[in-house]
Amino acid sequence: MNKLNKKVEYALMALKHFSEGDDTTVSAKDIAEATHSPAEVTARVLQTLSSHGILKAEYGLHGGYRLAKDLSKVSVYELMNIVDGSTDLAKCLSDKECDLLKNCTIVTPVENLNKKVQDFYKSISIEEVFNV
Amino acid sequence: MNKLNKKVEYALMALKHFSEGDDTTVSAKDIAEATHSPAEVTARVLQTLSSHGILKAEYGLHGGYRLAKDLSKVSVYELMNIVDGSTDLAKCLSDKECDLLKNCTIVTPVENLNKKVQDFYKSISIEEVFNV
DNA sequence: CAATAGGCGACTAAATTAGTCGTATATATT
DNA sequence: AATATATACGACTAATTTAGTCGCCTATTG
Repeated sequence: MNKLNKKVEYALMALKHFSEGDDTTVSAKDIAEATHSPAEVTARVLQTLSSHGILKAEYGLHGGYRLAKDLSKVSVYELMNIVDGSTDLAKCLSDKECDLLKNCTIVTPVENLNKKVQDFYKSISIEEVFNV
Repeated sequence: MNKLNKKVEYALMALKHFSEGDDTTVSAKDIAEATHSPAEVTARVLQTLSSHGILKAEYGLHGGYRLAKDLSKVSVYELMNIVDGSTDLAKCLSDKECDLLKNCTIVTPVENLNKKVQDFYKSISIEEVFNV
C-alpha cells in the first residue's frame, strides 16, 4: 500500500537526468540505459510526459526529449496524475465502482483524507524532491 | 497507485463504529455486518488492532472488542503501519529488494519524499479524519 | 461442558502492475 | 528520394500484490 509505482519511479529518474544535464536532447534509449530501466516502459513514460508538456519531443536522427517545463513548477501531484492517471486514495472517488456505495460508512472521512493528501502532494515540487 | 487497501478501509469503518457507539463490547461478526465487510477479513483486522493496543479484546459469551485508545492519539501513519505493515513509498526503503540498488539514481530523492509523506501521515489523527 | 468469541496459519482467487512485442509515423541526414 | 534514427501507440503476457476463504485451535462465560 501507498507505494509509488514503477512508472513514477522511472519518470523521476528521467526527470532527474534531464535536470542535471545540459539542454541537449536525449533519446528514450539513452535515458533507459542511464537509469537502468526497461527501454519500452521508459519510452512510454517519456511519451506521456511529453504529451503533457513536461518534456518536448523531437523526431529524427538526433531527436529525443528535453525538458519543457521548470521542475519547480511541476508538483508531485501533477506528475503522479500524468504518469499514473490518478492520485485518489480510493477508486470510488473517481469511478463509482465500489460494492458498498450507499452502505459505505466512511465516504466523508475518506474524501476528507483524500483532499488533505492531494493538497499535500500539490505542495511539493519535483525540484524540491531532488534538492534535499 | 497511492490507494488505501481494503484492510485499512475496514479498520477505519470499524474504528468509526466504535467511536460512535457507547463503550459496550462489539463482536467481530457484528462489526462486519454493520460495515458490510467480509467477516473473516474484518476479524483479522480487529485482531491486529487489538494486538497493537488500539482495541481491547474480550473473550467469552458476550465478548468482543472495545476501543482501548483515544483516536485523537492515533495517527493515520500508525494505523497504516499496524494494519498494512508499512507506509514506505518504495519497498527498497525497508527491504533491500530492488534490482537497481547501487544503480538507482533516485535513492536520496525517494528517501526525501518518503520522509515528507510519513511526517504528513503522522500529523493526522484518526479523530481528525472522522470529524471533518 | 456447550455455546460464543477471539487467534492464527495456509490456501485460492481476483485485481493490479510491470514488462514485452509488433508496427506505424515523423524527420534529419545522406 | 532513400535510409537511419527516433517517437507514438495498441495489444498482449507475465509477475506481483491484494483480497478473500477455509479449517482448526484457544479462551471464557453461563
